[in-house]
Amino acid sequence: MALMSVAEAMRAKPGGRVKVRGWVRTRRDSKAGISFVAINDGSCFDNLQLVVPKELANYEKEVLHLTTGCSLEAEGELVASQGQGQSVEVKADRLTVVGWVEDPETYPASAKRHTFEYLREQAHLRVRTNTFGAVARVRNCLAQAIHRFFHERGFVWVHTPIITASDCEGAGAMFRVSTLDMMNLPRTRPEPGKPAPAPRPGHPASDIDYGQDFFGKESFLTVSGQLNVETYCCALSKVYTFGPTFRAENSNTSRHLAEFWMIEPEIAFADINDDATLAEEMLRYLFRAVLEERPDDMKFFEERIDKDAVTRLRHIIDKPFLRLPYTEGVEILQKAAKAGRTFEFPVEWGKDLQSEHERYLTEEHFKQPVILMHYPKAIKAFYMRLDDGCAPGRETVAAMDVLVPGIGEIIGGSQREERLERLDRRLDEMKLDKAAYWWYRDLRRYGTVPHAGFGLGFERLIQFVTGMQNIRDVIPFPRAPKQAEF
RNA sequence: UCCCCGAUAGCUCAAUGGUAGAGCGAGCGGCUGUUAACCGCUAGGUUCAAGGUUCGAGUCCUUGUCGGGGAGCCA
Repeated sequence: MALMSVAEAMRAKPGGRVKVRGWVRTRRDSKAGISFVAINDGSCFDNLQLVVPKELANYEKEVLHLTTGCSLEAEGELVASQGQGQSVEVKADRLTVVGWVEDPETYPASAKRHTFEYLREQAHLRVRTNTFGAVARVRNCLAQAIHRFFHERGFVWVHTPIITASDCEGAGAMFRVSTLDMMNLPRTRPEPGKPAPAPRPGHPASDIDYGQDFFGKESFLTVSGQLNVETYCCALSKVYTFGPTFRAENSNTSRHLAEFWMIEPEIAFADINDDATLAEEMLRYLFRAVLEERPDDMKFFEERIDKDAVTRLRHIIDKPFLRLPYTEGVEILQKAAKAGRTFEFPVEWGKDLQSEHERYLTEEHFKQPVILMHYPKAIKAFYMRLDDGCAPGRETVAAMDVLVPGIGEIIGGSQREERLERLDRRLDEMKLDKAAYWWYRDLRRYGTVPHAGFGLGFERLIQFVTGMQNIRDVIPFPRAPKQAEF
């Protein structure tokens, strides 16, 4: 007898004997002397219907008391279903209850609709619901497809460190990593005659002796693998990272997490246009993969979560992304404002675009993904390459943001400044300590090469694909301010 | 962190400052190759916490906690 997953049983030809295992979703009894028990084992979206006759020895005592959430194992013949709603079912001649639900009244994933807010507080059980099971499978499908996409193109997956002591990643507040005794912090002795060093921004106490800490210096959880992966890029040519990332920002939005996963490819001998092309091809590859591999889950998202979930992806697969210089984006927005479209914040060249501006461009004006490129250098990071031939006062850098309807920024990337003297000038302008970037600068001293890369927020990608509105519902155990229960 | 809204049965929500209710879920029964089943009955409450106003607070006020929407930071 074949032990089958629910997915395998659904695909199998009726006739043979099977053994299946799973958790009860619903039980319906018929006085014709049978019960219908729908079980799910996570292998696919659909449930498998067990038809259980009253002749089974444990029918009265056990089968009739099965409730949502009970785990069981059953054997029987796989047959074509007599009812509507499923093609095959299992005519059970043995059913063994593996685990009972001790109190069906309070079982948090009971057979009724629950809000996502409530289920978030039951994160250990919410994956037993239709929605979160589907999210989990789509998330896995996308992760596998990302590795496949890069592997097929000769990219090397680089495991950049989670812990970093460099403090020069420059992408927001960081979580400190320390083994120092917080109740008894070692202090540096001020040098005689010299005042204590001034506290640095984001560093409350300046006289803590991090020399005694585990790494001998201040250390943090990474906010980006980019700087590290650039080093591997400048040797292996095509690389990417895919791992967790941490931001200690006090962000309370449906698009931010304190711990999230990010994909950061980096390509050598490449410019910003190559970068944008890579981003576009990658997204298209991923959308195609999820439609092919998870049609069951995507159908659910389309029916119950977001009616555009599938058509949106189809549309993108067929059509090239729009590429637009920041300057032209500003002109479009200003024209719209003049024509009567009201924005809370004014649009002005040189200022970063607000969420409402990005959304207008991608959701209203173009109604499709837009790659905005060449942003003013003043609003972008030090490592982004200064564009050649800029008008005075209108210097831009080779940055790009991929904006998509509903989410906004899903990808941020740039061509990196490969010219040492320009990089140094930028470090000086932004008052950054060149010495701290010594190994990053070395890349520009020894065989420098134009290169570019981007960061794709994995959870934002899942949001876009599934139509799930809150980012906390597309990661198994969300980490956000005041939220780390599980 | 800022602005707005919210917290009442297991869940989703009602309740003019005056006896806390419904739907779903759950339990029991009826009916049925059922499948968002249907019909009947039953149980189920420290109204988020602390303080205040009042003869009387789920309701009004203050503070706090947590949640949601929006903004900022970004992916």
